[in-house]
Amino acid sequence: MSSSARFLVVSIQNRRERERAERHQLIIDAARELAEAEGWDAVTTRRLAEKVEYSQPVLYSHFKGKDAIVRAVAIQGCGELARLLREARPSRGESRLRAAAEAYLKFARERPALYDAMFVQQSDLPWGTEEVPQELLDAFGELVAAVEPVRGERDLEALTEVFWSSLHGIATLMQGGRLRPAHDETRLDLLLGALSLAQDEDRL
Amino acid sequence: MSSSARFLVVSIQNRRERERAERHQLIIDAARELAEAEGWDAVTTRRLAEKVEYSQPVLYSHFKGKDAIVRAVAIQGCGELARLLREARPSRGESRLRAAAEAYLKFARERPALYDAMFVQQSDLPWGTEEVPQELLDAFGELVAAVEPVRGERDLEALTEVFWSSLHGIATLMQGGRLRPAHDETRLDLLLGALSLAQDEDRL
DNA sequence: TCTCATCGCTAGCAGTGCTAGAACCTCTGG
DNA sequence: CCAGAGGTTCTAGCACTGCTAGCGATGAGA
Repeated sequence: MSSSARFLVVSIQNRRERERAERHQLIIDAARELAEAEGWDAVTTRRLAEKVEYSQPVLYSHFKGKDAIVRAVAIQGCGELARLLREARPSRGESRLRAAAEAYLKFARERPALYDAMFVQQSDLPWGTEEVPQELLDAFGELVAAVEPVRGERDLEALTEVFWSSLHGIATLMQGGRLRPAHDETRLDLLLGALSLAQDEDRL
Repeated sequence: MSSSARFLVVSIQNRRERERAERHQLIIDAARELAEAEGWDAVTTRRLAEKVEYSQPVLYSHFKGKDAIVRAVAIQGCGELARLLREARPSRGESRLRAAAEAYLKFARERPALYDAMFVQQSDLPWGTEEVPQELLDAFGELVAAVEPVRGERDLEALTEVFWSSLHGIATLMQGGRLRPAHDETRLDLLLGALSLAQDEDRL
């Protein structure tokens, strides 16, 4: 085989890999769009295959199963949440904690299906012993940074977990219609006031 | 028809209704047991029918569909949670808030499937405009009572919503393995300390 | 041009929630 | 005591789900 032919083979392989990667992302995007438009119940392998204009088995050549597709959507969602939290700079007079809380709740409110895949559906995303995706660590890191200014003497990680849990609880209970919309503002004020240090009580 | 015959008819009807009610409860119990033993995925109409020793259509003569069965389990779960919260009296030196929080989290930890049906699966249980089941109101009422001692000047309902949301967030994120078990105690201490009034800072 | 491997497709499986209509059983009126 | 009415339960099936075996076409290499 000539040298140029060898390069040709390599470049053809490259093109194939590239096309494959594009289709991979196409599937993830289609799943997310379908879920956001009609809910995860509407995301069946048949409808998804139709949307990406391939047959069902193609999905299984990219992902081990439907769960793996949802997981991929969730991981990219974590990346997006991390970005939003990073860009959520407090406006004048506003605490960083509040800016983060508002950005988090806004994300959960505006992208309920995506939020569901990330934190509600127990798709045993690898949190525990196995490798936690970087996107998730990034998002948690942003929350840590937002909590840091009010930590005082308290354990930073545990305090961030409390902050996150509270936001998550509010987000999911709101989504389920369990909380009264009339209390939205008061609730956030109460939470932020409680988590902030006592000497910051003239708050936010 | 004689008078005694009329009474006989009535008593037969009563017996039938009683048996029907028993079977109704039998289905609910079987669904809960199956879910608690193997998770809600294992609760299929076929397996449930097999467990109660009737055919599938019988289920549909009692409930509109599978969702209605889950809802019935959830409502009875709310009743149980309300009872546990009511009975959760603080031991000496412990705040009522802490006793309630611990009882709530214990329930979520020990009965994850039941908790799931109650607060995670969006079975559009009638919370909003429609009639909220009394069991749920009772449970929320217990939380309100636990929060009342620390309300200070704050809105009691909104503060209870924050308390509930935080507990719910901790419960669900823990269940999903998102929080570090090592922080369990610290987390609860931080939450209770934050929600309690500043002057109670020498806390709990 | 022929061979072969890779790829995507058709068709199908087992299982899901749910339901129409047959089968059965009990009670009633003659 | 018996025929039939009424209600109840079951059998069998539909349309759908996630998933996969195995065939057929397409394109690369000799």
